[in-house]
Amino acid sequence: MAYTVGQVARVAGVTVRTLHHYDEIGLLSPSGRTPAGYRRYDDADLERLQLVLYYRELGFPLEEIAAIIDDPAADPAAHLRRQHELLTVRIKRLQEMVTAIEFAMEASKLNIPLTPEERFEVFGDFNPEEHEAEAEQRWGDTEAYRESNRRVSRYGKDDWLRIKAENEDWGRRMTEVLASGVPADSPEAMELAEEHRQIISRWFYECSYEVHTGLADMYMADERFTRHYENTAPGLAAYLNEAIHANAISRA
Amino acid sequence: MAYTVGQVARVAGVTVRTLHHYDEIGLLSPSGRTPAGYRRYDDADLERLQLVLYYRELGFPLEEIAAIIDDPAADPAAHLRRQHELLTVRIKRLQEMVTAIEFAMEASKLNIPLTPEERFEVFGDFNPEEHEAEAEQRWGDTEAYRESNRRVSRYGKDDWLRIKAENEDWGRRMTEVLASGVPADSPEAMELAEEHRQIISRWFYECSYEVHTGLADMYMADERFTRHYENTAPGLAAYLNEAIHANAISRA
DNA sequence: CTCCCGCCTGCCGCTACGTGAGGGTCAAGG
DNA sequence: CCTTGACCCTCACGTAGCGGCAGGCGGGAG
Repeated sequence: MAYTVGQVARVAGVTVRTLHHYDEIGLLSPSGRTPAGYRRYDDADLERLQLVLYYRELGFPLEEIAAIIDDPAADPAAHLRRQHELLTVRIKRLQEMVTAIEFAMEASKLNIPLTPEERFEVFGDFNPEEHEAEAEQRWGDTEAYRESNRRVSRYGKDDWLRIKAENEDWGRRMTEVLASGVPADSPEAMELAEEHRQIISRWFYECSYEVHTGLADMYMADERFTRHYENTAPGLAAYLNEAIHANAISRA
Repeated sequence: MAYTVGQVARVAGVTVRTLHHYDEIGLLSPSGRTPAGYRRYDDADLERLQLVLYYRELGFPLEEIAAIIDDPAADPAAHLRRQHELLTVRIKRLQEMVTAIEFAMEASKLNIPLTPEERFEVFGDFNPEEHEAEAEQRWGDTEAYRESNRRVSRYGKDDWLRIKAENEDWGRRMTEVLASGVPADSPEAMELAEEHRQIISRWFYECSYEVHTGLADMYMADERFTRHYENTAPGLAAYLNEAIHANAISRA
C-alpha cells in the first residue's frame, strides 16, 4: 500500500511540512516517488514514522532519534525500557517541582521570605552525579531525607513559625558567640553546635554526630550555604564548621 | 540584596546568555545597573525569575509567560496555585504515557505485535477517564509494576530467550488441554493456570491469586490480549480466564 | 477542457537561546 | 602602580524544528 504525503500527514497527525522536513534531513525518506516526483510512502515508512513520533514525543532530538532507530544492535524491549526510565525521571522531576511549589505556597502564606537558594533549589545545578553526591553527603543516607520529608509534610503554620523562631534565635546567639571572640572549640560554641544538631533532629531527621559533621562540611563546600552564613556574619561558616567538628569529637 | 548576572545564573541554574535574552525581550529586566553598566538583580527580580522558570518548565512560550506574569489580576499566590495545577496535570499526562509504555512492554513479553493505532495511542487523543479506569483495572497495583520493571531491567538476551521458551511451552500445553476437551476447572487446566501464575511471579512480579484473577479479567476485557489468545487457539482466552479463576478459588 | 485540490521545490521567518568576538571592569597580588 | 584573571558588556551570527508562503506542475471529477 502506498500513501501520499497528505494522507500520511493526516493519519499521523503531523503536517506535510514536517514530513518534508524529515525527508530533507534524511530521518524519514519515502521509499519511492511517482514519475511526477510525488513522494510515496509505504507501510514500512509508516512504521518508521510511528517510531519517530514516539521518540519525538519523549523529547529526543531528531538526530538522536535517527541514531536510535537505525541502530541494528538494539532490540525494541531495550527502547521501551529506556522510554520508561526517561519518563519516570521526568515525573520525578515534576514531582520535585510540585513539592517546591507547595513549599513556596506555605512560605507565602506565612510571609516568610524565601532565600534565593530555596527559590531555585529545583532548578539549581542539576548535574546528576554532583547532585547525587551532594545529596549523599548532605543527608548521609536517603532514608534520613525521606524521613525529613515525611515529617515536614505534616507541619502546619504554627510549626513553621516555631522552627523559624528557634532557628533565628540560634543564629543570633551563634553570631554573638562568634563576635565575642571565643574560639570555635570553646564550650559555648560547641554547645551551640550541639543545639544546632538537636534542632535538626527535632524537626527534620535523626542527625547523628557523623551526619552532622558531614552537613558542616557541606556548608563549607557548597558556595550557596557558605554565602548564606557569610551574609549573616563574616567568618560564620568556617566558625560553625569548626564548632560542629569539635563538638562531635568531644562527644564521641 | 543585589546580585550580578553570574550569581543569578548560578543559583537559578540558567546561563548568563539566558538572562541577557530575557532582558533583551523585556521578560526580565534587572531593576538597575551599576555605573559601569553591570546588571543588578534584586530580590524582586529573583522572584519574577522564579515564576518565569516555572512557567517555562511547563512549556509556555516566553511571550505568553510575560502576559501571564504581568497580568495585574493575579497575585503571587494565584500563580503558585496555577502552577501547582498545571504540574499535576502534566504529571498525570506523563503517567499515562508510562502506562502506555508498560502496556507495550507487557505486549512484547507476549510477543504481541502492536498495531499502528496502538502505538499512536501514547500521544493520540484518548479518553482520559476511560484510560484511567483501564489502567486501574489493568495493573491493579503499581508497586507490582515497579517491581516488574526493576527485575526486567536486569534481564539480558538469554533471560528473554528462556522466558519466551517457557511461555511458548506453557502455551502449547495449555492449547493441548483446551483441545482435549476437559473443563476449565479440571485439575489439568487449573494446574496450568497455576503454572502461568508462577511464571509471572518468577520473571516479573509477585503475582498473588488476587492479582492473577485481575490479570485474567484484563485478558478478557482488552481486545488486544483476547485477540492474541484467540489467535493461538479459538476459545483459549475465555478458557484461560475460567481456569485462572477456578485455580484461585480452589487455593484460597 | 477546465477547475480546483494536492503535490513539488525553494526560501525566509520564528523561538530560545548557544557561542564566540572584541572589548571594558574590578579586586587581588606582585 | 601595574598586571592578571575572573567577570561583565554589546553586537552578531548559528542552530533546531518546523511554519508559511510563493510560484509552478499534476490529476481526476465534471
